[in-house]
Amino acid sequence: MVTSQTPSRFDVFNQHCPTRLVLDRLGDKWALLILHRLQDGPVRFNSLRRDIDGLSQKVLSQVLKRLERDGILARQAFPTVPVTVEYSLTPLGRTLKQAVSALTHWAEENMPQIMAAQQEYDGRLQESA
Amino acid sequence: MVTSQTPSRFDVFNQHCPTRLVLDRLGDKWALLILHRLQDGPVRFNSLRRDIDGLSQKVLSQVLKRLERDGILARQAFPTVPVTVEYSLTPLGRTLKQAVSALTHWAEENMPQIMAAQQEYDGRLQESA
DNA sequence: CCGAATCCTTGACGATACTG
DNA sequence: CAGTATCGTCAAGGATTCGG
Repeated sequence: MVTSQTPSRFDVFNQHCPTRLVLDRLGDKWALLILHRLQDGPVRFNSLRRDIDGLSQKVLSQVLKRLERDGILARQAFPTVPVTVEYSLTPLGRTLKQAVSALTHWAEENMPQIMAAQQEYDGRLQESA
Repeated sequence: MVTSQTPSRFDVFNQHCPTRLVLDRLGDKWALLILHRLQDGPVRFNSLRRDIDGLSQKVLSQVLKRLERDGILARQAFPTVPVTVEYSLTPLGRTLKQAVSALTHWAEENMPQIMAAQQEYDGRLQESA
């Protein structure tokens, strides 16, 4: 098995666009949820799995491995009887979390405006029907 | 044709998590590229299509329509002989663009660290093989 | 020129089963 | 407990065609 990493969904833009860098790491369904869940300290594998509803072990381990490879989070295994593994944010991961917070803020503040815009947009569709 | 909008890729979290709100709008391949392309003024449909390599008309019109519905960008059609359509950022869209810039900044500053982390990670894989 | 409609491929994700 | 391996599903997106 060759350990070639996910070529991600991009071909051309990956290297050129820094925004892509972020999106390719956080754009999936779960990465942000995981980051959010880790911000208050280390969390174990199955704890994450339980807390995030609908997330399968397969995908969880995939995302964790990718984020660990990127240096965004750290994995520590304890040689207890059944193995214990904790995941935590690295300093790099914490700065990322902060940057994401800016967007979260935007979303919270502008959610109403977006809803309103949608209402109006759908309304205009009605009258032209 | 029912005008039900994309239920997006989420079931549970959509309403609860504001981060989702952003990601569901910008998480696809192209939205960010389009936003970036529009920041300096109105751009025409085919101009966007040409400038963003690999983007099909179908997907372009989909994304444009969605962003227009969200009030992030505006569409203006001129009744010229072959129709002319311009897309531009709304005020709301501009604030979003600013918020995104925070992430872009993070990416630019930390790209080297990520690359380094990947190198080290892959290196550790080698020696354990 | 600006799209909408259709078909098809691909890859992300879920479910399940199995290992250390 | 913490994963890996395999399979099937499903929707995003590319290619193409047609309409206003």
